[in-house]
Amino acid sequence: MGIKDVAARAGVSVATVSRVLNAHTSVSPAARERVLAAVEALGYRPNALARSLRTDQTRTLGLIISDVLNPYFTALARSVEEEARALGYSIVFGNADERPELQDHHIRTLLDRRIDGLLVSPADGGSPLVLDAARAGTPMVFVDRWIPGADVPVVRSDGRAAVRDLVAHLHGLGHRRLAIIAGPAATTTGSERVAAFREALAAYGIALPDAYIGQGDFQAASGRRATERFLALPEPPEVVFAADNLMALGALDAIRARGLRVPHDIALAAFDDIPWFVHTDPPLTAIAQPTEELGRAAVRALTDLIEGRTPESVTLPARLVVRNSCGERTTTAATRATLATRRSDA
Amino acid sequence: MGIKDVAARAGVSVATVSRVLNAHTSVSPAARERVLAAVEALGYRPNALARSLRTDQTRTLGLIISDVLNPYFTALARSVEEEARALGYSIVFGNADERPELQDHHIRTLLDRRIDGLLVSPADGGSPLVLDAARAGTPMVFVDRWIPGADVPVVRSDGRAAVRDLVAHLHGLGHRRLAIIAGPAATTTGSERVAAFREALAAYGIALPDAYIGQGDFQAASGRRATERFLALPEPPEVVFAADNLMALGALDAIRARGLRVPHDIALAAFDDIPWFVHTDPPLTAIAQPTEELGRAAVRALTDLIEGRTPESVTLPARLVVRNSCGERTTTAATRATLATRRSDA
DNA sequence: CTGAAAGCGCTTACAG
DNA sequence: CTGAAAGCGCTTACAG
Repeated sequence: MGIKDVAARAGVSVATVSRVLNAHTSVSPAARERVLAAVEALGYRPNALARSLRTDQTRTLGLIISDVLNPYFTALARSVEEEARALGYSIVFGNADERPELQDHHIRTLLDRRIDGLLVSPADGGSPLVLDAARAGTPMVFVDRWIPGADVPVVRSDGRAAVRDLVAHLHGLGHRRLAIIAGPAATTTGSERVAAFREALAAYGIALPDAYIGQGDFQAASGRRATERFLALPEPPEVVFAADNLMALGALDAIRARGLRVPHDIALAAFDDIPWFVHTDPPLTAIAQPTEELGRAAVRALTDLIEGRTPESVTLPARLVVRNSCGERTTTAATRATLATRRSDA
Repeated sequence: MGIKDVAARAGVSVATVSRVLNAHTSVSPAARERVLAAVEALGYRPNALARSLRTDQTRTLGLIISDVLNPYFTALARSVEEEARALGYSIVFGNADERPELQDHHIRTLLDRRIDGLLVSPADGGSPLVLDAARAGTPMVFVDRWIPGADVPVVRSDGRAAVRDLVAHLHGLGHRRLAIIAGPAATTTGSERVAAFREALAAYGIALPDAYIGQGDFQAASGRRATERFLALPEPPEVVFAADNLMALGALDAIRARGLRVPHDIALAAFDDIPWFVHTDPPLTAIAQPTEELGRAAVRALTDLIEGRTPESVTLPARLVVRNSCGERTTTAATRATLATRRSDA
C-alpha cells in the first residue's frame, strides 16, 4: 500500500498526492480534497525510508548516551528528545554503556541510517570514527563530554566553581584528607573534575596524592572498588568525592559493606544531583548540572548546524547543593528540614 | 559516495559489490578481494535506507518505553537492546512519558520508518493505533503492561505471590490500615497491582476502602499528591504501598515534607526494586521483577514472530525483598546488615 | 561467476 | 494546476 494506491483511488497522479502531502501550494482544492479523502480511507502513511532516500534527510538526530542506567544521562536524553520533537526532529538513541566499542557500533549504525546529525558525549578521548565523521561533515555536537581539537560545538557545564564551593564546604567542616573517584582520564569530565578538585584543594594548601585518586569508569561497580581501596589505606580519606552519581552509589555500597556510616565515619559527595539523593541515608551533598537546559541547548546547536545557521557552543555553570553527607553544619533555615532526618547512630 | 563508486574502483558491477557485501557465495575470490579493497579504501558504508527500501526489512525493533526517568524501564531498555544486538537487530526507543498521545506519536514515527517489529508497554488501555497495527500484522509483543484481547504475545511478571508475601509481612508487623498508590486503571499493571493487594488483604479480613486507593500515574509527582491526601485523612493508613518506584519517591517526598519518618510514623513499600532502595532512609522493602530476563524474553518473542517462528508469552514471578521500611522485625542474619543502618530518631 | 536491468516508494524539476 | 519521467542507492531474479 503506497502512494500509487492513494493516487489511483483519488484519480490523480502520484505527483499530486506527493504535493498535497508535502504542503505544496499548487494543488487545486478539488484534487487536494480527493487526495486527503483517499489518504484517510486507506489509512495511508508515507514510507519514511523512501522519502528519506529521495530527499536525503531523515529529520532524525542520533544521540549517543553514555549509560542508560545513569539518571543524569536519562534526564539529558529526555530533554533532548523533547526539544527535538518541538523542532520537528525525532531522536534515535544509542546506549554506549561507557564502552568505546559499543559507542562506535551505535555511531556506525546511526550513520548508516543517515541521521541528519549526531549528539555525542564521547566515552573515550577521541574515537577515530567520531573524528572522521566530524571531518567528513556529519553535523555533530558534543554534550557533557567532548573531544578537544575537533571542530565541533560543545554544550556542557562548567563545574569548577561548584567544586571550589564544595572544597570550601569540606574544608570548613574540618576535613583535610580528601579523595576523589574519577571517571576515565580519557574523557573530559573524567579528567576535568579531578583537575578542578586538585586546584580547589591547592588553594587550601592541600595536596591530592595518587592514593586518593580512585580510577573509576562512571559506573557503580568502579565506585565500589575505588572506595574499598580507599578504606583499606593505612590513612583512609575523610571524604570521598565521586565524580558521578553512579560511582557515589557504589561508594555507598562499599561503605555500608564495611559497616561504616556517612558522614560519621567518612563523608561523601557526588557530581550530578538526582532525586534520590534527597532520600538517601544521609541525604547526599552533590553538584547539580542544569541538565534540561544542556539538552535543549545541544539540540538547538545541532539543528542550527544542520539548517545552515551558526551553532553556538554553550557552557553553563553547575552548582553545589549542600545536604548532610559531609558532616555537621550549623542549623539554618535551609538545612533544618534535612537535618531532622540526619541524626542517627547504629 | 555509493555502491557505484565502489564498483568503479573495483572494476566490477554494482551487483558484484552487493554480492560480496551480502555474503553471497557466488563471487570469485579475485573479485571479492578487489571489492573489499575498494570498500576499505573508500571507507564505504552501505546506505541502510536504500537497502531497507529494497529488502523490506530494517533489522530494527521499536521499543516504546513508558518513562525514561523510571529506572525500571531503563533497566528493561538496556536488557532489550543487549539481546537485540546479540540477535543482529538494533533498537529505536520512543519515550512515552506515560502519555498515550506521546506513545502514539512515537509508534507512528516508528511505523513510518518501517521497523521490523514493536515492543510496547502500553500507556493506556488500548490505543486504536496499537490495536490497528497489531491487526494489520505488525509484529508486536507487549512487555510489562499489555492490552487484553489483542492477539499479541505478552512478556511480563506476575506480582501476585509477591504481593501476598508483602501483605503477610505487613500483617505480621501489626499493620491493619494499608493503602496503595495505584497506577492508571487503564493499564494492566495499574489495575492488577491493586487487585492483588485487595485480594491479599481479603485473606486477612482486611478491606481496601476507596480512601486508601490513591490514584497515581506511575510518576513521582502523583505519588507525592496521593500520599499527601492519605496523610490528611482523619485516619491515615499505617502503610503505603506504591505501585512503582517513582511513586515511592514521591511518597518519600510527601512524608518528609510533613516531617514524618518511615517506618516510625508510616510504613512504605514499593513495586519495583532499584539499586537506590538499599541506601534510602530507611532501606525500602520492595517487590523485585526479573527485569533483565523480561527484556530478553520480550526480544526473543518478537524476533520469533518476525522470523516466522511461534512466539511464546512468558510470565515470570516477581519476589518480595524485605528491608526496613515497614517496621521492626526480629534480627536475622539476613536483616542484620540493613538493621544496622535503620535505627534512628529525629 | 557476472552484468544489465527492474524495482522498492517516494520527490521534484520539467513541460504543458 | 498537473502528469510523465528520472532518480535516490540499493538488491535480486534473469540471462549468459
